[in-house]
Amino acid sequence: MSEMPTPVLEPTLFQQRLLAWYDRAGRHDLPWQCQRTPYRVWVSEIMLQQTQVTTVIPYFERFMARFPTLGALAEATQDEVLHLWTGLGYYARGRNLHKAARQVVAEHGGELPVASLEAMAELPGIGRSTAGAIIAQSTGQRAVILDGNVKRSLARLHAVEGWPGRPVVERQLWALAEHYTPEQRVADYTQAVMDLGATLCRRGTPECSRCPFADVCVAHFRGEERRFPESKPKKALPTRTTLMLVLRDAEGRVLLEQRPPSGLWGGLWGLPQFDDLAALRGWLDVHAPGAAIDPAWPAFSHTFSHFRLDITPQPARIGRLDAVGEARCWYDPGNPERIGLAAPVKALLASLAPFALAAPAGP
DNA sequence: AAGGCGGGGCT
DNA sequence: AGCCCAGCCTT
Repeated sequence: MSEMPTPVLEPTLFQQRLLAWYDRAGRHDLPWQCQRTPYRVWVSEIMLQQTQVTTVIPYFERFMARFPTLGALAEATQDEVLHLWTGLGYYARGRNLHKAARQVVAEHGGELPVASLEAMAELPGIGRSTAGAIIAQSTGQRAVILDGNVKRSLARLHAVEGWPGRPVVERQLWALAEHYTPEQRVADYTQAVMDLGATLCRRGTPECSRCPFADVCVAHFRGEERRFPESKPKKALPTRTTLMLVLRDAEGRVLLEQRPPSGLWGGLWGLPQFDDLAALRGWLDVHAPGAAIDPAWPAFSHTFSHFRLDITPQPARIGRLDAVGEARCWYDPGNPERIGLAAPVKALLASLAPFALAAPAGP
């Protein structure tokens, strides 16, 4: 428990405040809140994964009308189940629900094993949080939940740093959720803690003025509600490498090529690009025989939305070269033409003194 | 147009 | 263990 952040309130105080708010302002008439059977709560919890309450309600009603009991669901075909799922998305949820219903009939006598968190979490589509939610809401046994709403509220309340997808962060949040969960009124508590995140402690625009925890919330105290929970780190962009040939003639002009009309830098002018030095040499042998290759300049990188390009400028010299062929031109860095240049090429060319043959400072 | 979301499957 | 995915919705 040493990995738990310092709680902002004693559990009993936390529960009192939350339940008082819930009694006053929470949601009490959701379809799965009447006849809170394990089956109905289960179906609602699966539908509520990744999906908001207002979207779920009509699907839940139709589903219950067609499959009023777990047995009815188990006897249905997968096609019937998926038909009722159409439009809800994440269809694996529907397939797992159906599979789990048959598993419950086969292995648990047709009753959800709500006495055991572990047995519940072994059913397909039910993980730790969903198992806790079903147990707490349908039996009133103490069980802990940690869905996205609860994660957000707890992360703000305690200013928990780090993306909740990281195991260390998730462990802290589970420890807090565990700490605050009561023994009494567990079903209401569970609904309340989810309602708080869904209706008040929203992702974009939290309504702190109505929050029963505004006076103890660390993120609110710092004015940093929006910073918590931290978002998933952007994955490192894949890196590609390329050689760019900086072929200069005796007057210091640089050979450019026009790129294909579509794709990256489509239609722009750029330096001839090669995957490796051998390819560059082969190209010079054909198009600029007699060119002298100089030591490469320091690489620099250019970042696109979807990858990073490491560019190594490869200088070379040739005395004179008249016929450069189609879609090529000699470009005078000291007297630039008005043509479209890819950004890193433009920077590279701008760094070239008209007759400098040594490495430039770089773009 | 981008990012969030709970669990499962794959590496 | 960590990464990636699913599909719709909100921002």
